[in-house]
Formats: sequence, structure tokens, C-alpha cells
Amino acid sequence: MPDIADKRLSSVDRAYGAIKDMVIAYRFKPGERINEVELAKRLEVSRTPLREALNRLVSEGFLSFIGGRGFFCREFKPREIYELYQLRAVLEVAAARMASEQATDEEVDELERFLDETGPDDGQRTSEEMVALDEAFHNHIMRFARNAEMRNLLNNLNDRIRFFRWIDMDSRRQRTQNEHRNILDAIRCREPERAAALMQGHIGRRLDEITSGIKEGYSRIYLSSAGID
Amino acid sequence: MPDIADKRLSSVDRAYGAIKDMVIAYRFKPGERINEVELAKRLEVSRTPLREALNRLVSEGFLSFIGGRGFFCREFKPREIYELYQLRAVLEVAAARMASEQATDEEVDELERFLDETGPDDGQRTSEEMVALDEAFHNHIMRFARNAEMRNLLNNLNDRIRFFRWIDMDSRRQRTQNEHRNILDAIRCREPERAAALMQGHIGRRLDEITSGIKEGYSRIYLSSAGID
DNA sequence: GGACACTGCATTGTATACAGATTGGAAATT
DNA sequence: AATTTCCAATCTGTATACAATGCAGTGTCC
Repeated sequence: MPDIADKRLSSVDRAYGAIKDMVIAYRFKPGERINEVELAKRLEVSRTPLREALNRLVSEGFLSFIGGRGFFCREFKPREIYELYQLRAVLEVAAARMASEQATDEEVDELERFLDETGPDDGQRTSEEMVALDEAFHNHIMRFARNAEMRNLLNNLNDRIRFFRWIDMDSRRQRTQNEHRNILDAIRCREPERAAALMQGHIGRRLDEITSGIKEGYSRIYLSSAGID
Repeated sequence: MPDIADKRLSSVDRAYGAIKDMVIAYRFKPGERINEVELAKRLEVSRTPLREALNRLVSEGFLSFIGGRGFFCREFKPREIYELYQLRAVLEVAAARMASEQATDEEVDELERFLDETGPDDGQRTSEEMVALDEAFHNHIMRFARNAEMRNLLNNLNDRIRFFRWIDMDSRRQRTQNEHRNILDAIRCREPERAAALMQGHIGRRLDEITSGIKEGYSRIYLSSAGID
């Protein structure tokens, strides 16, 4: 996470990081218009670098833009979240298959140690922490797949759906660890199809439940953005 | 393709479209530094909207950026092209599977008519035309998959690898049509796994041959950009 | 009472100015 | 001859100004 006040960074980078964090944390309401002058004042940059950062965030799917009207926090229609999850599943299933073929034994051992150290859940963790650990596991797998483009894309998707993963994390604390261990075992045994099938089950099975989860997500979004400002 | 001179479009949009077309057509050499003042003059916009467009193109993978030094045409290392192809294969294999489950019978018929009308190759087509038809077929499949995020991503990937698809199109004019018909048949029969396997073969088999093709691609890039200006 | 036009304010779109960083090349030094 | 230093020209990074567009609130007309 880039420091917003770090003067070594360019104004564009500072604005970019700050706004992205704000979008991820739902400090903007979905569909809310972004006032450039006000935001520029808040971030202590001028509108020129601010708009460069906003343009980048539009390309990355965090904001939308309507000519003549300005920039908006992107909306999260249930269908869109569903599609993001679906793409994430496609990517991660492929990554599991590729990891089974390309991960080194050392990498597999390292990931197993990670699982040993971080689990099982003692019941004290927040949803945020659980998601972070979950993400870390999946990022390991993706690194084993040796494809930087896919890795960047997964990072982008994770940033965009993180909030909604909080919601359904509660219901599967226990199962997650076991499923992760099974996936890792398939990779260790060099069984791409089994790894892919397990990953498909691990992510894909939740797809149907997501639509309902989004409603709860929305209520939390409005709560949090109302409570902070 | 947006008209560069269309004054109804904003300066940012005009610059964005023009630069993207230039990158796709390799009017910049890989790694070439982009002079903002000169490019702004050529496109008849000021540096402010130009830089907004350049920032968008960085996020979309068409350009790179180094703070303090400026914008550069992205380089195409063999490894990167390989990874883009690989991601494309992952996406399209998933799309074939999803299309088998979700395409309507009418859509399948429509795509079959498209194949009837555009093939077989009479030997008169250029590589560019062949790639355009190939892309159109694959875009149909992707539309059947009902995922806008994946569709956008595929469009982005196609724009970024189009040049290299010209190179290996020559060698497989005939086979392409047959493979397309087989894939469509699997979708029609609602056999997701067969569709996926055929798509995997159709795209994935070429992955190994790509690295060598890139060298030829590079020579064409330098020829074309030298010849036009 | 409701629809519509008008007007002033707020906001975006773009050009330009200028400060600071970078680069390439000439001159000086080893 | 090769390397380094320094300087001027060039280029990027950012702020600001102003024009153009959109928006909301008011009043008017039907």
C-alpha cells in the first residue's frame, strides 16, 4: 500500500493509490459522482495529475466515466460481481493446472509451511484477515503458474471483489483450510486435472450464492461510508 | 475505429483511439520513447488530454511508463507474447465451455451461417483478412459465454497480439475452418468438455511455435514503421 | 398545477506556463 | 583514447486560467 504523503512518489502515483484504496474500502458510494476540485483539494494535488490517475482507474475497472459529466465510482450490479467471480474462477483453475506442471518441490514445501503457520483458524480472526490469508494462498498458486499477465489480472480482480469476499468468508472458515490442503496435495503429486477440479469446486461452487451475498454487501457499504464521513 | 478528426469526440478520446491504432499497427518501434510535445502537435491536441489518453493506454498494456522519463511503446519480449497467448487460450477454452451451456440454438445457427458465408478460403485473402475472420468467429463464441468482463479482456488481448497472429496465420489457412466447424458442432451438441478440448487444441497447440514466429514479427515491425514514415 | 424556458452557479475540458528533471554532447581530465 | 564533468537544450510534471458545458433553482406561461 503506497503512502499517500510520500513526496518521493509523483502526484499521479499518490492520487492513484489513494483513490484506489478509497474505492476498495467503499469510501465512495456506488455510482457516486466524483468531484474533481474537492478530491484534488483533499489529496493535495492539482486536477491535472488527479485526472491522469482517474483515467488509469477507469481502465482498470474501478471507476466509470461519462464524457461531459465526469468520473463516477463504479456500480456493482449483482451480474457484474458474478462475472468477476466467474473470471476469477477461470483464471485460478487454469493456474492450478499450470502450477501442477511448473511449481518446484521447494515452492510446494514453502506453501505447505505457509498453511501450517496460518491455520487452523482459532476463531479469533476477522473476515478481513481471513480473506487476506485466503488471497495469499491463491496468489502463491498463481505465482507457480509463471504468467505475469495472469498474475496482474488476478490482482486487479481481487482488488475489485475483495469487499464481497468478506461476506461469504464467514460461512466457510473451516472448509477453506481443508480445501487448500487438498489443492496443494494435487499440485505436489503433479496431477493437473485433479488440481483444476478441486480449484473449480473451491471457487466455482460459491458462484450461485454470491448474488444473495451482494445485497448484504450493499448494506455494509452504505453503513461504512455513512459512518466514516 | 474512431475517427481521429471527429470533433464531436473529446480530445482524450481522439488521442486515445489514434495512439491505440498506431500501437496496434506498430507505428512506434518497441521500446521507443514517445515525445509528448511532438505527438500532441501531430494529433492536434494539447498535452493535458494527450497524457490522459497515454495513462489509459498504460493501464491497458499498450504502453509502458517510467516516472521522470515518460511514456514508451511497450516491448514485446517473446516471453510476454507467449503469456498473452496463454491467457487468451485460457479465456477462450472457458468461453467454449460456457458457450456450450448457454448459447441459444438461434445463435448457433447464425454462427454456422457466418462460417458458410466466409469460408472456405479462396486463396485470395490477405493474412489481415484471415485474422479478422478468425477473430470474428472467436468473438461470437465469447459473446455466447455471457460475460462482459471476459469479453472486454479478450478484445484487449486481441488488440495486443494481433500483429503476431498475422505471422502464423499463413501456415494454417485450411485447418482453421475445419477446426472452427468442429468447435461449433460440439457447442451445438451441448458437449462442454469436447468444445473446451477442441478449443484448447485449436489455440494451445500453437503456443510452442510462437516464440520463433516472434522473430519474424519483429523484422516486419521494423520494416513497416520504417517504410511508412 | 405542471411543463418549460431562463439564468446563474458549479463543474468539467483543454491550453498554456513554468519549474524541475533528464539527456546528449562538448570540453576537460586522466 | 577513454572517461568524466559540466552545461545547454529538451522534455516531463504540475499548477493554474479560462472557455464550454452541464445543472439546479426560479419564474413564467399555458
